[in-house]
Amino acid sequence: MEKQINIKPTESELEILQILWALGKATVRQVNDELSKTREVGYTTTLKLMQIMFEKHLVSRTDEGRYHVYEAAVGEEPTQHMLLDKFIGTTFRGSATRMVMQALGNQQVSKEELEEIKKLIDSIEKGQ
Amino acid sequence: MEKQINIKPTESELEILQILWALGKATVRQVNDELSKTREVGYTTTLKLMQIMFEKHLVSRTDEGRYHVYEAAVGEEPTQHMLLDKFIGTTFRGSATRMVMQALGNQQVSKEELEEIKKLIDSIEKGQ
DNA sequence: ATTTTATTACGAAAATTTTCGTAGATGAAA
DNA sequence: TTTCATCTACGAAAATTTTCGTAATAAAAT
Repeated sequence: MEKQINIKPTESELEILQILWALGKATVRQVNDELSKTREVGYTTTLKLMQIMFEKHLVSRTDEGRYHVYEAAVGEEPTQHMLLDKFIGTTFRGSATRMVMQALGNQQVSKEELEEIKKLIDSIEKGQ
Repeated sequence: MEKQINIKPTESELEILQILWALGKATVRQVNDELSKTREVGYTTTLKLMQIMFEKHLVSRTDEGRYHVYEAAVGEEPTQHMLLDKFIGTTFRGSATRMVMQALGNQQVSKEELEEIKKLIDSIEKGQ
């Protein structure tokens, strides 16, 4: 049974989710430190975002002493899945194939990864 | 030499670009009719969006009699490419492979399409 | 005990995106 | 010619997202 993967996170929220998925649990301070590596962002900005995400149930939190310790409340895979579906719909008119072909053509993908993908295709073909 | 594919269109703008890519040239009225098939949207809303897109050079337009006839000023492929790069970056932490594997696993992709992708992989492997 | 530091809550400002009302112009219909 | 319908331009309202200032609180340091 999966959590509510209906709510589409905003771009900033997704950034924070990424960090939480990587760290597991984290305080606002930790998340803000991570964010600060890429761009300048005020502590209270991050705090506010995470409070909003808490209200939206995108993250959960527990009181630990006097801090809040946050954790992603939505899974990485289901979220990626949802975003991928939406993205394929809006950008590639629903054609996963077209997108995959562009991705393989455009991006740097190693020989090993290409082999991995071929294996996946084979197993899908066997399965269906 | 490619057009300015730096500007990221908003969601609504992308919707309109899709329509223009499909129709080639179109008046605001035509675009609005297309949009109205999916969701309710006022004529002036569409008009305003397209005017903004004109200022951003996302679309071009020509006076034809007393109308404006619009056309996409950015190509479909380069735009998709740019959006795909950004998307892979934000949602899949830069790993095209992870995204492709999810897409193939999650989406409905026919046997023919899978074969097509395998062929593409083969040709990439030969090429590099 | 007092000061300093770090945290949260709250609210509102700023920025961006989306929507729409109104006015003016032009051609078509009556 | 007058009316009607359609289109554009403009500006501003509404909605959403992002940013941050201020105050309150509590622990830690002096």
